Amino acid sequence: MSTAVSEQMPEAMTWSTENCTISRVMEILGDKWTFHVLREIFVGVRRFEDIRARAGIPRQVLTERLAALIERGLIRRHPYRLPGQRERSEYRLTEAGMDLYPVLVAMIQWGDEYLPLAAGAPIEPRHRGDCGERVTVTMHCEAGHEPAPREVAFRPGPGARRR
Amino acid sequence: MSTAVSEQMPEAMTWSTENCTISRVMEILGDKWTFHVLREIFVGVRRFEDIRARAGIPRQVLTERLAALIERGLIRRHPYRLPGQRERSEYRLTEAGMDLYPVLVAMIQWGDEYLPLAAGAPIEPRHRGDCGERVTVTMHCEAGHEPAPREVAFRPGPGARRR
DNA sequence: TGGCTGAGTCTGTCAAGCGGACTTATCATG
DNA sequence: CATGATAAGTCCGCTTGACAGACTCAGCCA
Repeated sequence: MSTAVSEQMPEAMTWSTENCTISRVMEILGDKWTFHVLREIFVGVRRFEDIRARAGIPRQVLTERLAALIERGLIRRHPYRLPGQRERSEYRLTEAGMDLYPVLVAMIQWGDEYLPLAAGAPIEPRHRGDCGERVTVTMHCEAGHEPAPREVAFRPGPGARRR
Repeated sequence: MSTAVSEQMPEAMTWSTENCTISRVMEILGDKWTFHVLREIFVGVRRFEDIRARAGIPRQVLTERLAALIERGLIRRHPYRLPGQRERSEYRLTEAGMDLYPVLVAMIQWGDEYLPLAAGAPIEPRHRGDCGERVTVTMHCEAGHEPAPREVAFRPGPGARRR
């Protein structure tokens, strides 16, 4: 294929895309509702009916998404019983789920910059406890630099496959 | 509503969710294909047919997604003409699109940890140029700490609305 | 006993995704 | 000039998934 390009032939074209990490992550997170569900759980809303009502998700869809997130190991059921009530379920983040924090923070950071509200940020990631300061994510390389976006590039790693 | 909870009533329940930054970001990025499209453009694959074939997107969907991304200002058309060929279009990241780098890097980082491939990472963010080192994202607060996920919490910001 | 509530399940409708065929514009070749 | 190739779409019909609204079920409570 003579896919010549203005500057140079994109190296990426020679690598397979099937096993790309982003694809595999998006298989879990890449739909309209999953992030909404996670957001609710992240902010501490853990019960089916509360999540459904706040996020406006159809019941059936919520049932299905929670099941998928449990199966993928991002959340787990946590049965509990209040005095004088029957047992119910909460959904809580597992370690894997918790580790999505940087992703959510990065998204919020981007959203606050490019889709700002006049009133200011509706939600802020903060360091718990005494510190209480605002949390952001930054990119940095192993040499200690903090490259701007333009200075970063995706390269094939050891698991890349030729096409 | 007596939404008592094991530990305490989640404060988040008292805040509206409508204008949440994550929702607004997900309106742009939150579907099965958009991230795949962005990934291709990020790695340097910029032409309709190349994107379509590599990501396996139905043509119609790709047309629609590219238009949406352009309208949202994440990418722009870049007409060009190779000698002896007619004019074609490439799709390139705008500044806003570029600034999604931390989001993508965070996702890759998570995926490589929780959905690892035996062969290793298929794609690696790296500092361009001489440095060439691997790039990661980290969370840190304004006081300079690097809180673990468990030490971060989402709090309502100035733009939060009561329900 | 009947009612309330949380957490679903069932059902029919409608929009979206999908694969495959068709279209259009431009260049290259014979 | 006619023919063919190619990039970037459109068009079409089928199927899948989202959706709203009604129904179910279990346990507590009056």
